Amino acid sequence: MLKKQLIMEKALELFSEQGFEATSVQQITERCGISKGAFYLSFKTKDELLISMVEYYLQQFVTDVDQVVRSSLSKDIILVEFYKSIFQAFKNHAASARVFFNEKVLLTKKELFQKIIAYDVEMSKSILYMLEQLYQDELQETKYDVMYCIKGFMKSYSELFIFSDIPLDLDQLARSLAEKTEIIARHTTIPFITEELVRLTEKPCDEEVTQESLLELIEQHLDGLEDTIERESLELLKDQVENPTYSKPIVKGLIENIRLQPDYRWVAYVIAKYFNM
Amino acid sequence: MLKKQLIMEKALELFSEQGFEATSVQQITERCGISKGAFYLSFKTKDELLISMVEYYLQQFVTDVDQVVRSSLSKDIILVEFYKSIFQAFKNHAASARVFFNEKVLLTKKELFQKIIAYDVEMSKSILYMLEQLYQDELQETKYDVMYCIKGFMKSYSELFIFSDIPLDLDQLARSLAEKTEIIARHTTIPFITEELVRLTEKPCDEEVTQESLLELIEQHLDGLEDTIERESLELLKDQVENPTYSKPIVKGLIENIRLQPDYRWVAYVIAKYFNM
DNA sequence: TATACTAATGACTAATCGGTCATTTGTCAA
DNA sequence: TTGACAAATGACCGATTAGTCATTAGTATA
Repeated sequence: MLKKQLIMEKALELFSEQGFEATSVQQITERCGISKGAFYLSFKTKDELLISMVEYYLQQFVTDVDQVVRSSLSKDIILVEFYKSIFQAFKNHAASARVFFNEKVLLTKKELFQKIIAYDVEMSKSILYMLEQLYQDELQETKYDVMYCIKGFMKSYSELFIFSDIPLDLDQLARSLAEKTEIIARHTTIPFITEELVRLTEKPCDEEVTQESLLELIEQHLDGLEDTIERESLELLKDQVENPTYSKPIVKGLIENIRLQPDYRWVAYVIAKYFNM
Repeated sequence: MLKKQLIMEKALELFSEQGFEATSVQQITERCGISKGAFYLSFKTKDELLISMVEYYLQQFVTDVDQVVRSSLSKDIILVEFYKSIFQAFKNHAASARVFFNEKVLLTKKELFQKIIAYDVEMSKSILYMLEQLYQDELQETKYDVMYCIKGFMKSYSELFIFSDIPLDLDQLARSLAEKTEIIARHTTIPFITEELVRLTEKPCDEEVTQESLLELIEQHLDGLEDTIERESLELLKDQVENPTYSKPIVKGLIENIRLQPDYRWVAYVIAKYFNM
């Protein structure tokens, strides 16, 4: 488990410097200070490494954003906090951002293409949830356009973090973009993105959270967990999936226990989705 | 000259399907129906091919946009026309857009990084020119933010063209984004992007159009030109660079002659810049 | 037809790739 | 100290790569 982490970190450095295809397994193992054989004990192939990395780093990003959006912050600061968390993430993980938001070699590998689209869909859902909380029914026709604008702001302004390391005032940036979002939401009258269009672009991925896939995911994460409160919570949640017995508040509490463990926020996110929380 | 074109076209197809690193010279030559040796008669290395392609396709895009911006369209339709031309280009050249706007492996090769930044700077200049024409002094503090928003809209909405081939109403899209731009320009009060910040991000590229570099560029393009009005015009312009004799209207007319030839709009663009037109 | 020239070929090389596996090293309990 | 097992190694493999170059094909002139 620790070895995997090390490999992923060093690989991220190299991918961000040279790109995926241009980086050899040899280079990765050299930077890790391990042998080539050791690499293949952790990952079956070079592609499997990439897939693991996409999952690991994009999960972090998506869950970060979702957490802010679902938090019970007051309406007048939630937009600012949303942008602040986004760009904080870009700042802290500039390397992974460089790889996963720009290197679209990833998109030529079909398995990854679907994965990345899926994470983008999750991100869109979080943004839409936020917009619904903020504007309720005021934003009927133009809701999806506002979402596209928000994603555009993110793409455009994130370049400041990805391609240079100029010190920036995150608060000012967040306030500036929150205002822009507010303006767009209040004044837009000509919509372009329709619900149907959104559905069409999301089409390739229709991966539902089934009971089986969830159990499998939980099983995977149980492997790497010590005997702690978190492990117990996850085991209880597994029972709950197979055979619902506990009440909603209890389940929610168990999920929150998991969420405290940084590496387990994704499982928490998926379980919460499964139980509609 | 024709062979180069063929190779670039087929290479673009392959790069857009598989990415640059994953495409071999062998594959390119096979799709062209030529031998490997013939490839190396046109391009010294695989990297040189990539550089030529970046120059060729990004030049087209930048000049397309600049032409609309500099046209004498009335203020109330110029924004719409701007967006229409952008997305028309994305639609027509989805393959090259896929390669050059997404595959940032390009950015790991330093020479290309600077080139791409340079074209992005040209694009920014065109957008700023348009904003100045539209809003004059009304947009002092927030001018650069509006530019970043426009670029964000482009990035976000262009995905519709790049990752799917859903039939879209370009007019509706252009009108929708023109309205959003107008709204942002009129209402934004909290700026974030300052002139200094823009200068910092542009820093790596400070390539001025010198007399020598311009003469070299003209020389290059004269090689591939038949004996026509265009050739004569270009030769006269070459003389004008070395030894200014003609008046402004005449020079402008000569430049326009060149611009009519699709492959020569870039030279026209650079010459116009040199003579401050 | 003979000559001179360029355009085009594809077998070839040296290097590098992802991936394997017989072997060595390290770590336990007995 | 021994033996059993797991962790780690790196020489090695076949495949593929970018790039070369002796050779051939095609064409225009005399």
